[in-house]
Amino acid sequence: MKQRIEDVGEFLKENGIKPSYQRIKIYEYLVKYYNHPTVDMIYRELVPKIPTLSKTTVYNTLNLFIEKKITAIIVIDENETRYDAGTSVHGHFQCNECARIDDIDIDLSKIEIPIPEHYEVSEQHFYFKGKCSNCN
Amino acid sequence: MKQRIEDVGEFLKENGIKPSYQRIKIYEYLVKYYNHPTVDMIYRELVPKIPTLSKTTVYNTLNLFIEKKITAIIVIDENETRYDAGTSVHGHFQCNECARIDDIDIDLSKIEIPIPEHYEVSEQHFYFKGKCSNCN
DNA sequence: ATTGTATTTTGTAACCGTTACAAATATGGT
DNA sequence: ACCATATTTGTAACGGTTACAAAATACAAT
Ligand SMILES: [Mn+2]
Ligand SMILES: [Mn+2]
Ligand SMILES: [Zn+2]
Ligand SMILES: [Zn+2]
Repeated sequence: MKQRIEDVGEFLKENGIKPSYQRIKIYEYLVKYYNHPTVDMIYRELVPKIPTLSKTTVYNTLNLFIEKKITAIIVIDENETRYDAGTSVHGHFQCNECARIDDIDIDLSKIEIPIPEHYEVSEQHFYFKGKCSNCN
Repeated sequence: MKQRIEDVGEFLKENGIKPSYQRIKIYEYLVKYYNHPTVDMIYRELVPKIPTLSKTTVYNTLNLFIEKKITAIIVIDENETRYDAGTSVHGHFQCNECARIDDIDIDLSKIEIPIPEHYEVSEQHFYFKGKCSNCN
């Protein structure tokens, strides 16, 4: 799930994204915390350093990242979308108390789910809800 | 996942829900189609038979069903919540083309996902995306 | 049947996350 | 410096959901 990114600007270029200042800062946020943030979490963290930052830019940028497949959407919460720089298949656990989302390691070879014929699978998602270790 | 319900009114009563006309019709929709509908799908189907039906009632009723645990929320689509009268643990497959959601049988004994200590799991969700057999 | 009370339903407005859009700003080549 | 292009920004709109109060309904007691 987590992957080390040495030079974010270079990494964006390799994935066909012009590394503007905002894009770099947003991607840096994702790989610094790996906390599956909401748009608002990213915005609130960055706006002190980039006072002109617009929430629209955060949305636009994340959608671009998703299009270029360097970011994944996490749909667990009904109300707000979360984003993940980890794009490999892995699981998530959301705490009902503190709402944090943690990664769960998934060994796909240990999972046997027969998808019926003629279904073409492009994404697999596994998630759990409950109480996290901090809230227990 | 699917379960036979003989008498919907009786079933609601058993689960502590007063079986009003609207509630019965909404639950009947869920068990008739088992199609993981949106609120709007339910509303559009029922409003010809119940001309005074309000979308708020559909929301209220589904939230009541969820509270009483006879209906589950399915969060796959980013934009709209879907509802499922099947409350046992099972998987889902959403087609990227036609947006339909099908059930996927899950044999929990064939799935090995070690959740870290001190995590208390209350819900497990498995879903897939891709192209369904109809769209292939 | 009538009254009174609690429950359910309804319609409207508000809420909030997200997107559309056009203007402003920045970038890069000539 | 100038122009063309890409990016960012602010505002308004959009759509699903919820809050809320009024209207309708159900139900028990008289
Ligand atoms: Mn993750
Ligand atoms: Mn289902
Ligand atoms: Zn927690
Ligand atoms: Zn399909």
